[in-house]
Amino acid sequence: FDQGASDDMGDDAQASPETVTVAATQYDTVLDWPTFDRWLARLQAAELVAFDTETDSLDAMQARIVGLSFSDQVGEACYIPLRHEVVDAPVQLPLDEVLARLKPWLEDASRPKLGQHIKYDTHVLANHGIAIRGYAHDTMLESYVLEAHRKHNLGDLAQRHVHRSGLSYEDVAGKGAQQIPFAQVAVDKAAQYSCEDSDLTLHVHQTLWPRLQAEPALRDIYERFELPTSRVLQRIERNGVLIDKALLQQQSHELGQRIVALEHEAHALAGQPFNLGSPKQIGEILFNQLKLPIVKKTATGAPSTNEEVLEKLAEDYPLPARILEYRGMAKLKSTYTDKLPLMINPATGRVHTNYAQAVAVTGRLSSNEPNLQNIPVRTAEGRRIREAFIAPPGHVIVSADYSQIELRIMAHISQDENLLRAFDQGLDVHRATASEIFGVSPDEVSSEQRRYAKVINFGLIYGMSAFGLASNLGIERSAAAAYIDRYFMRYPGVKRYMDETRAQAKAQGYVETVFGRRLWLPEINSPNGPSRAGAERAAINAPMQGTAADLIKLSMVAVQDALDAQGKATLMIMQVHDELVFQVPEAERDWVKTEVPRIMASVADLRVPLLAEVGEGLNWEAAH
DNA sequence: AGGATCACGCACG
DNA sequence: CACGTACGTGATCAAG
Repeated sequence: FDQGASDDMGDDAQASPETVTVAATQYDTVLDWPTFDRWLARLQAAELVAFDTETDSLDAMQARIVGLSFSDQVGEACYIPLRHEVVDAPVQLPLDEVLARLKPWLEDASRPKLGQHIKYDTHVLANHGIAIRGYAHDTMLESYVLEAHRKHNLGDLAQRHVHRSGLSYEDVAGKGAQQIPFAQVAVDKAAQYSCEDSDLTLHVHQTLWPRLQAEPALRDIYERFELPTSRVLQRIERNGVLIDKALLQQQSHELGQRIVALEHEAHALAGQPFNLGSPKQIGEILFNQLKLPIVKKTATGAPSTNEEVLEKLAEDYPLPARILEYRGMAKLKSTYTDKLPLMINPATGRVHTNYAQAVAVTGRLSSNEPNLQNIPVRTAEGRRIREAFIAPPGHVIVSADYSQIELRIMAHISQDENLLRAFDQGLDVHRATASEIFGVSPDEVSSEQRRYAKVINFGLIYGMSAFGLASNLGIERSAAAAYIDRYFMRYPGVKRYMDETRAQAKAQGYVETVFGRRLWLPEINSPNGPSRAGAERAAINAPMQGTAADLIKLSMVAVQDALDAQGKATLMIMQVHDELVFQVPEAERDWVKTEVPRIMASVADLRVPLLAEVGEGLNWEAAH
């Protein structure tokens, strides 16, 4: 979306009469103890302090402090350089002693602190043995709750909300291959950069926090969902997950052999060598050399070689099947079996993902470096990778996941009597849907009819069109439209929900989750037909996906609280949208398997029962 | 030459 | 061209 200056019309800083103008900033570089003592006294007296760490790595688990900055008043800040190693760097205060003297304040929960993306700084301090407490606010999360669809990095927030800009990281450290470690940045430049970050964080907070306070539902999402989730995520990330490196390496070896064999077969079938990893070269071979029919084209007009196309061609020709098999093997090897062993942290022997809390516009988390939310599960071949997510000796892996969470939420929101009844009675919901659509008793539903109903139920969650359903089921659009009509006749509450949600989105530009999280749809009134239609589908989906995200955030916080209250040694180690995964000492297995699903089912009282299912095993695959 | 970005494909819920 | 993500490889762009 537009990041330009013209994009910030009507935001609070322009509209507000009490916009602060920062004429001049007063930034200190702390190089001696008297100056340090003066600032420490200020921090101890301040009602709220913005705080930022400068480090030598973006990897939060490995980063070491290079310097610290604090701001207790807009326009004023200090920077404490600690490990700058540039040639003519000044003599700096000793890191260990500075941290030792700051530690009581940092760990004092009654001294409120503020940051931009505090999960990162929490890790950094933990790397130095400091357990920060009293993190009262996070500007990134404030922004995310107010405007999930926009950007949340500090530079953009400062520009948008207080019309200020500071040095960018690239300004001080360079970019690309020329980039230098922060420790090699000149101290005065680093001081300017870091002081600005703390100062701007405080300034942005002073505009965003009043806006949250003025919207009780959003303030609740921020205080009761996002802030506590941030703390739980930091612990999950730090716990990490144990990976069987040797098993993955063995799988890589086997996959490598199968890939080579498939390459030979494919080249023989093509009559020439080509790169099976290149859709362009595959297209050249299939459609120009071998004259296979073009099934469909990509967005840029090139003949598509995607899975659906190759499956179709594989009905009549041998080569597409080899390419499909190659792609499956190559995906597993390059993305998972080769990559995961490289991601093991040498200090902990475990893999520590990063959960992004302010990326997904629906309120979901995302996971990166590595992404642990897309580990294969749908094929037997892929599931072998889950066997490498293991419990250490004396422990088991326990997985607990919400059953049919989004359909349950659809029943709750729509209040459709028929759907509510199905969940109340504990029915197989796809079978119940098939029974309604096809007009047969539940016992008479064929597996084919149930499969259709399942696709329709998924489609409803995605805001389906007759076109989308038709292409998914491989039927005529008119037939798909007839199924949708039948569905809405049997579930009129769902129909009403869809219509009302679309209308609400158009009228106010956003929709809401059950808990009041606001999901903005900038394209909902676009003159561009396809993008408007896309926004309408997103509007249907967002309350369900977003409410599910809200529920599991509540669960994560409640389960962690229970573990802490009971003094359990069980570790929460992963979240996969509707699933929580734990590393559990054998002695705690029964407690976890009973209590975790109970907590997950009771975090909210909806018009449908919530159900969480639990499994255990020596690895993640076995725990399902 | 090679870093940055796009295109495509595909893993998950 | 169903909603939401992350990321791998190959192809292309275009600065100096």
